[in-house]
Amino acid sequence: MVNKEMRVAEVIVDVPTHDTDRPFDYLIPAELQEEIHIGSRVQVPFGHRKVIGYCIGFKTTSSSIRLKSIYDVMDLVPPLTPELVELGKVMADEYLCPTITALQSMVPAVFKGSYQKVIHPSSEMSENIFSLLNPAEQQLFKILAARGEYTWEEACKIPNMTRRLLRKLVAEKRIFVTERIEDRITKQKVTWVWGKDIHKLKAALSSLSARAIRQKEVLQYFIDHPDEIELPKLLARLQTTRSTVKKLVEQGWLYWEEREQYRDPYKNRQFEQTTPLPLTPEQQQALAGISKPIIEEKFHTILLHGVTGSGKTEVYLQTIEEVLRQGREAIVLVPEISLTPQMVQRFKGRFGERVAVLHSRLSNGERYDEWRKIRRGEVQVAIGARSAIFAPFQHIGLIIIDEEHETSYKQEENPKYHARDIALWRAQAHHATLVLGSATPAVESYYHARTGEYEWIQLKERVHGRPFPQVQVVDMREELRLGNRSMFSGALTGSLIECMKRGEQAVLFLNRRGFATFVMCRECGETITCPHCDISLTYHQTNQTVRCHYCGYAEGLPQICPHCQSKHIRHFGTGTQRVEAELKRQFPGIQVIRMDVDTTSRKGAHEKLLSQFREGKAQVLLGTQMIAKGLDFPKVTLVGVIAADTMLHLPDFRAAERTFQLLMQVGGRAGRHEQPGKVVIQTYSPEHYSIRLAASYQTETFYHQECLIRKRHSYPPFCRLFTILLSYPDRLGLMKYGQEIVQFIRNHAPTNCQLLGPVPPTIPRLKDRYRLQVLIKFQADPIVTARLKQTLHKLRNLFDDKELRISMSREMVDLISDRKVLMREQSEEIEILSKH
DNA sequence: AGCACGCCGACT
DNA sequence: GTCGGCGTGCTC
Repeated sequence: MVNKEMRVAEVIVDVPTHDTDRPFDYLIPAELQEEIHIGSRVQVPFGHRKVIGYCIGFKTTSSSIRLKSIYDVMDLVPPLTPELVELGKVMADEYLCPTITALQSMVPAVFKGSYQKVIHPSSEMSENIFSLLNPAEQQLFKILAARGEYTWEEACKIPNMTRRLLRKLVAEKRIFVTERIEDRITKQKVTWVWGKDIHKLKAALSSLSARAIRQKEVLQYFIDHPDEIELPKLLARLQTTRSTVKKLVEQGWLYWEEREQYRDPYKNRQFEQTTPLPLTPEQQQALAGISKPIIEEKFHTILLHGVTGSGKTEVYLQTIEEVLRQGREAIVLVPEISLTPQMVQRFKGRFGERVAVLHSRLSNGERYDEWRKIRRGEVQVAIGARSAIFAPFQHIGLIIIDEEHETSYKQEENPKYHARDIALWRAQAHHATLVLGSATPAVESYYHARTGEYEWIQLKERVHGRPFPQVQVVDMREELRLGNRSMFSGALTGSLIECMKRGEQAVLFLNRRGFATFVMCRECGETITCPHCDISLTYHQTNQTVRCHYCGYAEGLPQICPHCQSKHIRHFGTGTQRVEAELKRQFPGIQVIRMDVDTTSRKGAHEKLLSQFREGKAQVLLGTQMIAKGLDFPKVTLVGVIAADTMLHLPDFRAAERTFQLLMQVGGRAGRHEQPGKVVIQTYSPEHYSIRLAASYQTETFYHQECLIRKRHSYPPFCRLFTILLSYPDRLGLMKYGQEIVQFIRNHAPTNCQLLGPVPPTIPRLKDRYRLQVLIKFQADPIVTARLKQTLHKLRNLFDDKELRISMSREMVDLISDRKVLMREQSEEIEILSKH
């Protein structure tokens, strides 16, 4: 089809499967010509349906014979920028997901409209058609005509009748795309107050009686601050009430009016203006180092490797100022867990209205508001968790990923992207600077820094020159030998008592993973497992139940063993609840705040518990991962790690890295202020290098060691990984498929790929489906990668069994030129390995 | 993924 | 004949 005047849009439709994952061509009606852009969200006819799609390009010809027209353009401003559309294509390719899935992950949920179908009487109905209906059909049609319509849900209950009405053309189906409008109503009413005439205000001040203290305060405020202000803010700042202001307005001294404005999750909160802090020489150097590529507007990646307490945040803030001076924008990624009010406070305090905050606690509507501020260019800084990396800025100068090693930067659902990779791509597209900040970088990032792929800037000193806490590693096997069967070693008990005596606080850290309390029969040794997943059920003391942490299955705590009927059944393991009970037993009168899934599931409970601890309402804070991160408590002088090696033995090649990072982070919690701190690490494998080196702060040595091991066993960054996860309702069938898949990959994939598996994953059965996993290690070579992806694509259509689910993901992708990495490895110029 | 079409067996 | 179940293939 060729037509000179014709304008055709390429549309990715909202049908997330692989066989519809390509652009479909549509004609653009004349009246939409001006409205449609790349990135526009449109409604299009698709098959016998109407669906939402995204316009990703234009052409003047199409190879399709029959072109349909776009129904409508849904938004005035396209939700996606051309850059993000491009990124969507790359993501689909990299992460093996449908393009629409990639695109939808970039925009707030409000854009993911839903579809509503209704059955209507046909618009052109004539009597003779009606006479063709049989009595039952006539009866139904009369009901339909009387009601005007019936919904699709109702239609599904009588599918054949409906089908007959549709086929005999007496009824028709209409599809509505329902926008989530309720979330998008962004305006709310807020009262603004002002009183600009200072002379008048002064006159008012003297005319008031001496007793009207509150009113005078308000007037004085406006004399000092002539700008208008929202009423809630004013009330918060002056600690007064609405009635005080109302009196002044009624007397004609002040004015107020209701205005519509964005919802603001931080309304009624005032942020204390903060000014740049003086930097240490080291910080200054870091600032200069990061500013250089920003000023030159060159793509550049920097690993900011700074010990805990070295003041990375202040460096971030001042580099952002540089970017803003240039008229460009900055994205700051922070792990969800550290997106605390203090953190937000710091950014809002420095950049005020120029910041948008995106975190998971926002409602859909609030999230949309923040997003829209970014899209419209009303803010220049976006701070948020993982998905904030898609902030639709158009002149990005800087992307910062704080705590870059954090696992929360990897999305577990499709598209299984890593924010670090997206950041690299976007920084490249914008000629921006990417800063990866961490005290304990990912091994991959460290490697790239040491080999010169990233610039490496170190901050080795703590800001106030405070010493690192002294670390004591306790061998728990030795404790056992000495007859100490409690979960607290002598050293930890002693330190705890001392700490209490001095009136200071302690943090006790327990790694939840692999440490949940399970229920076991002491007679036959069987554990209680989930009937749907091959996982031990976890004992919950609060309501005397056992629960599956994966599928949510729950039952009452059994009194007799289901296997041997023995009564000798009890719970084992060391959950936080047990530690708490044990603490209270050993230290009578001790006040403990426990933080785990049970105590923090309620909204805001997390923050509440932490502030209680900060206020000194308890001597001990006991918790899991969540307390290890970025929290700063002045009075904490002791940190105890109950069992450092619980994650060490997980079947994960990053287990050692995780353990090391965790211990370093935990150590950073102690003694950040005046009092010197102490860390006690209890472990059953004190000789392990990750524990040993963390305890002695030998960061360098650890990374060298870890790189050596990764190199020897061929793990990232020395190869790339694909994981394939199969799931199927029956075990034997799954094993058969597993074998066939491995065989298929062996036959088709490039020869230098290494296949591991199929092996049962950590969770061998989940929600009544058995699981198998295949790991593919492959070379960082674009040809190999492309060939492998092709093979995996074919794999999708290999089996004709709906029950077989295949999910694939890439472990550690980095979009740095694969070829460069390959060449470097071949020439064996690995400085870091030759050194050790 | 939906949705329609079409083939085939069961029933008025 | 008509009804309803299910497999197959397409969507610009």
